[in-house]
Amino acid sequence: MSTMGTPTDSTGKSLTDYPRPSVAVDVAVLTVDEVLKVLVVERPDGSYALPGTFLHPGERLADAATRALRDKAGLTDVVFHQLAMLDDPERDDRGWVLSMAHSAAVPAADIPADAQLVPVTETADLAFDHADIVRFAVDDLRRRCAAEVDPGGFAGESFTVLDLRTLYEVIYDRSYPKDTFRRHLLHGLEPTGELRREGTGRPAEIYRRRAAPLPSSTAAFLLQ
Amino acid sequence: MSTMGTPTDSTGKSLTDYPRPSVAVDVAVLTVDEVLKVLVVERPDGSYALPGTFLHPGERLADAATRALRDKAGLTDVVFHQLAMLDDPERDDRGWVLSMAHSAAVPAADIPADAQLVPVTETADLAFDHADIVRFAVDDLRRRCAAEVDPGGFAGESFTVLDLRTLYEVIYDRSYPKDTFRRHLLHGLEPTGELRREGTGRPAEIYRRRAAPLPSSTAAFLLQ
DNA sequence: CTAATAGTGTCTCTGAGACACTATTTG
DNA sequence: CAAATAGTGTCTCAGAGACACTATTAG
Repeated sequence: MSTMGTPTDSTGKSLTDYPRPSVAVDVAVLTVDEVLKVLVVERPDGSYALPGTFLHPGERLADAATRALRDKAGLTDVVFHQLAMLDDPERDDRGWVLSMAHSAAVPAADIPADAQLVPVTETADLAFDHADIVRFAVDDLRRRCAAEVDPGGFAGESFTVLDLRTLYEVIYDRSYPKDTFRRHLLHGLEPTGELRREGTGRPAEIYRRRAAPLPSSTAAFLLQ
Repeated sequence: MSTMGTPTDSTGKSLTDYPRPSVAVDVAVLTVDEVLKVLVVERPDGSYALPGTFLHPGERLADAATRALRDKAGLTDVVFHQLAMLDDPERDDRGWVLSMAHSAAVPAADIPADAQLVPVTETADLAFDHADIVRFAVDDLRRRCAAEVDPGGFAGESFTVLDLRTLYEVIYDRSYPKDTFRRHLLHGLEPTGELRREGTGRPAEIYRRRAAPLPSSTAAFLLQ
């Protein structure tokens, strides 16, 4: 790096002398719809990829990601995070393109009806290295769900413990004993005082998420 | 994104029509030398920054980081990881420069004698947003040290439990009870069978790290 | 009543944490 | 012997996990 305010790096070479990579952003939008799925968009050649775009001049990565989600997938107000920078020089046939991978978790209800969702287990033929991004995103989601109750809001504003357990069993692809699950996850919930009566059986209490992070013992329980 | 093999994006605009950012890498090299410190290099204007460099054409980020560590800090064979992409368009006076922040942990003994180390608590006047990178790196180090015994090898090949406890007390900036610390960390250690006699008192057993990851209960203990 | 689902009392067993003890050295 | 440091036996208490029980509904 060099003296601030001068257009040279520490070797005296002008910054503009370096050929520069294109920089892209890609977002793995995860949702739960029976199984864990990821949103994909069709490309001109008929293949599928995660929604993404090139970074515009002076634009921030987060703004580019927001733009990609809006323009390619019709999604707004999505919270996302950086995952990793993908930098294989051969990853894009069109040239030297780095991509900042992001992940987001969006309730199925908030995803436009015409969007295409594929199970995260069936991403082998996504374009570029996007199957890798999906793997990163699933790992990231599991870590987040172990630290906080349903950070993506998959279960909506309020829900029963059974709703939540069913959700977590999908996300972690395993089952949990109902009593231990309840006692663990209650630490991150607060009762609304309402009940859900549905079919036969005792009505279920309805909870909402508490801001508090889950204790690390809960993370240990969820992650096995 | 666009059809593979064609030089246009989905709007039909050529890739080369977009002005592109410069991409840099910066590495926060952490070490423990009485306190937790980070390696800095002096810049031509006399200010200090983390070692970094611009990405060369077709180069991978990891290779650029390796090059920066070798050329700017005289370090080789360092293991590092991506932390985050810093993308404030105003972060570098010289123009539009994105930087991939990395972290590494290196034993003090492996750092060249002429390198400059500053405590991680005194990074406020580093150039650019490098103080932010140091914060990310310290958080990252603490997470890694809770998942595995001394992943940076700060304590060397072999060490006593007291060595390790002293090290962890520096990294986490707190103290730990000796018996509980011992019982927890022993899960990630294997005895060498050797003893260290030093001054008065019973000789200490010497251990080395085991490959096994620490149980999550140990992470909970270390992180409070 | 039965069937069905929600939620909890409670037992057991593990293990964290704390204290104080034993073990092994030097002088 | 005393002083110093390393390591452990053990007690207590909290809590995870499992089982079976109670609670509350529909029919």
